[in-house]
Amino acid sequence: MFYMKELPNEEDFRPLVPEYSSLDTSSVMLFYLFLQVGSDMLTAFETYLANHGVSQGRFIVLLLLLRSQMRNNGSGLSPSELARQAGVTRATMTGLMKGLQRDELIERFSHDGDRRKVIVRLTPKGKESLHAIFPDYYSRIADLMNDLEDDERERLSKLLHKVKNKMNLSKQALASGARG
Amino acid sequence: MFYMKELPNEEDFRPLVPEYSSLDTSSVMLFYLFLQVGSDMLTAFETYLANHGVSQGRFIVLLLLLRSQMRNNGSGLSPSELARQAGVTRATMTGLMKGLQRDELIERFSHDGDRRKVIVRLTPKGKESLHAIFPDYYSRIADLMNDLEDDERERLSKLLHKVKNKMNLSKQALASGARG
DNA sequence: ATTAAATGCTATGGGGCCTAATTATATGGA
DNA sequence: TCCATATAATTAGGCCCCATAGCATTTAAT
Repeated sequence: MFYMKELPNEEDFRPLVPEYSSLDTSSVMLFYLFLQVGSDMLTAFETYLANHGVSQGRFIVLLLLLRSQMRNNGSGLSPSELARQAGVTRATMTGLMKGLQRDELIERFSHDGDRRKVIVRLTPKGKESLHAIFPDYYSRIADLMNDLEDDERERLSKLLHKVKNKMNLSKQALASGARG
Repeated sequence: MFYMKELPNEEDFRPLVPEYSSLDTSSVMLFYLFLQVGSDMLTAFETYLANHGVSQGRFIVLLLLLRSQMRNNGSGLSPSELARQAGVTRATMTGLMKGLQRDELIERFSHDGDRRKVIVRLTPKGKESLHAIFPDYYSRIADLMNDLEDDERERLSKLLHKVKNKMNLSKQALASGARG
């Protein structure tokens, strides 16, 4: 999580500018602003979800399962597919599911055709949890975006997609480093 | 961390719309897009920093110390102040500092006037670590933002501030929930 | 049949974060 | 002066998320 209560201002960067030719103050400030707002949002919703008894990670799993079951009439997903969609390793997903199963929010069934596989599905209690969260959850999101006019949303979405595309292109370059 | 490889599309929300009056599809999709891009950015830079031997948390501490020392001629900060600025509890900061001190990136001195206090400062090695990271780090950030024209950056910054302000206003409302 | 690949799991460990309790120090009345 | 209270830093213990490595089982490919 990124967090810096008081972001650096232009003055903080000034002494660094002569030293680093690659330093573009406006880029860095925008970058930090973005991360700060994102972190704040994430933290606020994490806290909110925690008050409802689920972590972000668990919530994502529940959402993925709900979507799958809505799309495919209750078919569920395998742990590896869940791991892929959630961007974690299979081992991590096993751990997440362990907790979710302990709390009876999901069930695991063995796959008919492929005996290596497991099928994960929401329990009724799991569905209820989500439906208990949704009204307030959606309302908060709507409220958060309420200040943005339609055209502002459009523009923000376009800009976000632009950054997203750029990231996808240079993802390896970005993440790799000294020892990467 | 928020991550969902494939974001929900309009169709995924359609069956929910009649059920939840508070659900504004465009808000939620924008919200998810924002979180996804933010998470991707954060993850990429986290990986990058890890390759340089520091975690996000540690990096923030080092940045806060550098800024303080540049602003106030090497005066350093107390652990409490660091915790406040980094948005963590003092106990968490103690843990972070323990690791940083073990790696000889920071030093702890006792405060002259108030013997409860400790003053934390970067060691030369700590400064060197940052200066070793910066050129490449700034270059990657500049590259990431390179596709955005000046006016786009301006607009993005304005929109981010708008969301940020909205969040600050309704922070308690946002984070609080069922049991909050 | 043999090898390769996929699946799910366990074990282990680290990072980050928390709460609660402890110790030391400071401060502001009564 | 003494006590209650507040603040500072730390320790202890624990949870969650996440990763890597290794393993057994099963399936697929040659």
